[in-house]
Amino acid sequence: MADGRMMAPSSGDSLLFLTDEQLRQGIEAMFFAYRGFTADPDRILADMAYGRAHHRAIHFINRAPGTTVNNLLNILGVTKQSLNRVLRTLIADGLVQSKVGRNDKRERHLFLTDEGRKLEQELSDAQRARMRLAFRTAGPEAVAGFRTVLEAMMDPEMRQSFDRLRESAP
Amino acid sequence: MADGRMMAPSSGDSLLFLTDEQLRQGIEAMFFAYRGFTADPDRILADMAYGRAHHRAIHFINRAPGTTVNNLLNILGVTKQSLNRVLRTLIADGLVQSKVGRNDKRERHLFLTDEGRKLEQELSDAQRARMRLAFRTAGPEAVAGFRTVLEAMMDPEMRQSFDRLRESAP
DNA sequence: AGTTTACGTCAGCCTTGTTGACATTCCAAT
DNA sequence: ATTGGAATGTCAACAAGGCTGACGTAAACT
Repeated sequence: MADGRMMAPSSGDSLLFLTDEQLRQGIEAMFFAYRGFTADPDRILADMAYGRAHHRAIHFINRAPGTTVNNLLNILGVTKQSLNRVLRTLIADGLVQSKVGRNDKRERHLFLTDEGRKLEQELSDAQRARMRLAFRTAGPEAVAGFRTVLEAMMDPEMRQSFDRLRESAP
Repeated sequence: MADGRMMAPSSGDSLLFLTDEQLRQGIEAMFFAYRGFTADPDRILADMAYGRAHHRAIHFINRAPGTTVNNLLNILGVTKQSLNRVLRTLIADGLVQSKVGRNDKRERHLFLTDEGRKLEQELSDAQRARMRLAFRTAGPEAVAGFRTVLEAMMDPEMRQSFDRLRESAP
């Protein structure tokens, strides 16, 4: 543990990016960047009775329309009670529609209503605007590196979810 | 807004990384990666009576020993009441020491105790291990891009805090 | 027929964020 | 020297959004 400092600085030097100090800067970059990442949608949601949890649900229902509750549970990594509280309000407010499964009637398939899609657009427009600016500023090679590191940072199961979503809309 | 889809696909093509779909994948990558990023410290903290807020405080006190409460407030972006609750428990448990300022006795300067440094080590070792693996897997160029995009994603004030911390320990 | 799966719900708890009000201490400027 | 304002601490109340545990229903599987 903490072997970065113990490494002889002369060993490789192309491994400079693996020193404890570089790693710590990466950690802090993640912290500060994530704040920016969520700031814009948070501002929009603050006015309504919704929070980040609603945003996440709306995002992934939009991304994979007709997804089941269980599937959403796995993607979001929360308990069904926690998700249910969010879904209940979204359904009650007419942003999400829940349809009983045709083959398996135990399942509920989730869809955004027109109103739900409207809010999703508003939220993701804001979030994409920041991402677009960051991407444009950094350039395509940086973006590729960004993606590579983030994928390597995920838990394997998360990586699977990520890949599955990517396949569904290439 | 949402101009990515409207762009003629043939316009540039080196701008392929700015399509709405690419931006959305970036957004989802941030979401899933941040989960991984916090997973290991969270697991350690779950056993104790501490949470992510304690981890953040400990991290930045370790990073900038002697920092004032106000300074920490700006870095963490929470209210003083929220931070105070966390600091109170950390001080009571003997992980953090608060010293009255010499020049300005209104200020409290914060330091980790030996025990606090021990916990900080344990937490950051876990977090660095994941970051190191991700960095090593992705390679130095990817890491550079990762850093570039994250910095471009920060709010300007966060960017300042980030840079200031970087200068303090180059 | 019995078991498992998918989902919903009630109740209660914890962390971590918020606002508002108020006290204290002390620097700095008038 | 007094006063205004800044930095800090604290009390109270509240909300979002996690969690566990228990229970119920309906459908599907074996």
